[in-house]
Amino acid sequence: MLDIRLFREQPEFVKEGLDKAGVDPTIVDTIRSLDDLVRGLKTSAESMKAEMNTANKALGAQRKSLSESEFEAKRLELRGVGDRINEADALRSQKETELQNLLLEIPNLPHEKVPVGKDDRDNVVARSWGEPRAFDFKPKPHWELGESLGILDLERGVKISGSRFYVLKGQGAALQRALITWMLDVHIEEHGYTEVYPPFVVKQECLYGTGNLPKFADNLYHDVEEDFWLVPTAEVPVTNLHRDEILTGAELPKRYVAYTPCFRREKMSAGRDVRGIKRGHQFDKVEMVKLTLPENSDAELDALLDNAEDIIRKLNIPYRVVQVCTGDKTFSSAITYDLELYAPASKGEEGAEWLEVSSCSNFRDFQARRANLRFRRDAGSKPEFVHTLNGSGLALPRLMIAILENFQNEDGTITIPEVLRPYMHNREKIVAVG
RNA sequence: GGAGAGGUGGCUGAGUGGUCGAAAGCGGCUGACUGCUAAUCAGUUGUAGCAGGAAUACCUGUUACCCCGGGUUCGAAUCCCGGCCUCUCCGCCA
Repeated sequence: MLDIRLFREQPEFVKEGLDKAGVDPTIVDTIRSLDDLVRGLKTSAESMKAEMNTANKALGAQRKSLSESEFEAKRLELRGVGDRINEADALRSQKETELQNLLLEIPNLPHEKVPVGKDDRDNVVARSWGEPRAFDFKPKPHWELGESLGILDLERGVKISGSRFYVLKGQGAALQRALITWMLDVHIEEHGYTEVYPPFVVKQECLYGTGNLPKFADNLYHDVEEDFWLVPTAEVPVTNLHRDEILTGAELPKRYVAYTPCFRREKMSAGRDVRGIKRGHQFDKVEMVKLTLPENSDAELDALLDNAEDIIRKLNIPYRVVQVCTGDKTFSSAITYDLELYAPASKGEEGAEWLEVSSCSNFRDFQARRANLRFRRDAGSKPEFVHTLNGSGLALPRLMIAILENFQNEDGTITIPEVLRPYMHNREKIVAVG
């Protein structure tokens, strides 16, 4: 959420930012007039309350010395004042809710470094690493490899749970498990993160905190009877760990890494990426989350991005870093870099594709304000909002696709990346079994 | 899931309708005293919003907040209803 004071003090700046993000900037004027209205109502209601409070205190003090009829007259008079206050308050709170709801639906302003653009076609490839492998045979897509190796069962996934679900079996399941453990180990031991195992269901406040609600309810699974929402990413529970807390400056930065499954309805992506395991309703992910001092968040994003890239380099998969433009950045983020892996056959007959496996973002104080995530620089100083960041490190299914497709052999077996072998009983290859 | 107890300021803990933003103690801060530390004494000490003033972290006024949300009342920390959470006992269970 943006600071309402920004609307009051620098409306042009807000308009400019929203315009770049593809939002109609006239919303700023709407918000300002609503804000003025709310503040006016508040001021007048407060002065009525002040009067009422004084009168009530006086009445309490005099009650013994007043005759019954005098008291009664006074009582009725005050009751009238009370009614008027209630009326004014009702209007105020209605308008205040309206204002709040508007603010909750306004995206974050883009960071000054973000390239201006309309949609993903205006994203900029910042750099790339590794050479796509030259195959001396026609590489197969992961769904063919997976099925023939007996490590991926798309059909039975659909039978059990419906479309966009799949089953991993044998070395396929083992590969995913190895990746999870190995990635966690790297982030913990080499990159300095603290492992967190959070709940996979959260209350709706958490989703408001990260910015998934109220706008993106469409993409979330939730229990209709309870306030239980399945996490769409570990970002949600982990960022909310310190919700409504005031941390000390010395505790920052907090660097967390968590493995969780993620659940998404994918309503807005209906019909897209239906082959294989590229886009499912349930997938696993290792996620890094940081809470930092405001002045350090830019540097922490660079480090976070490098931590995610390090995983890919260790696996030796070609990738590129894409800087997301103002029009394509997500709702809550101020600046985002996507990491995309080269997958030689992921588009089937159409061939290769760059697969997004991580999205590393700095949200600045946008989520912190929603989640009331604060810190105090020194013992006596005022609480300030922290900056929050996160990025996948990495998302499993697409990483698995890249591994299967890049490291496939002509005979249909898969060479296991060396760093993973200790996590897979020192096996070198995934081969078909009976 | 059943029965009971309870949720008050940084902490402990009083407070059952007005004089309560809230006693007391601890802790914190300021000052005094003291070779230093400790002890002692005095004062001070919640957060947020809004309005006005002063202009770097200030003052004044005012409102709100005693788990959350409703209600009763001229007036609610205090009474009523709903919810959440914690603790104890029982049951069940990985």
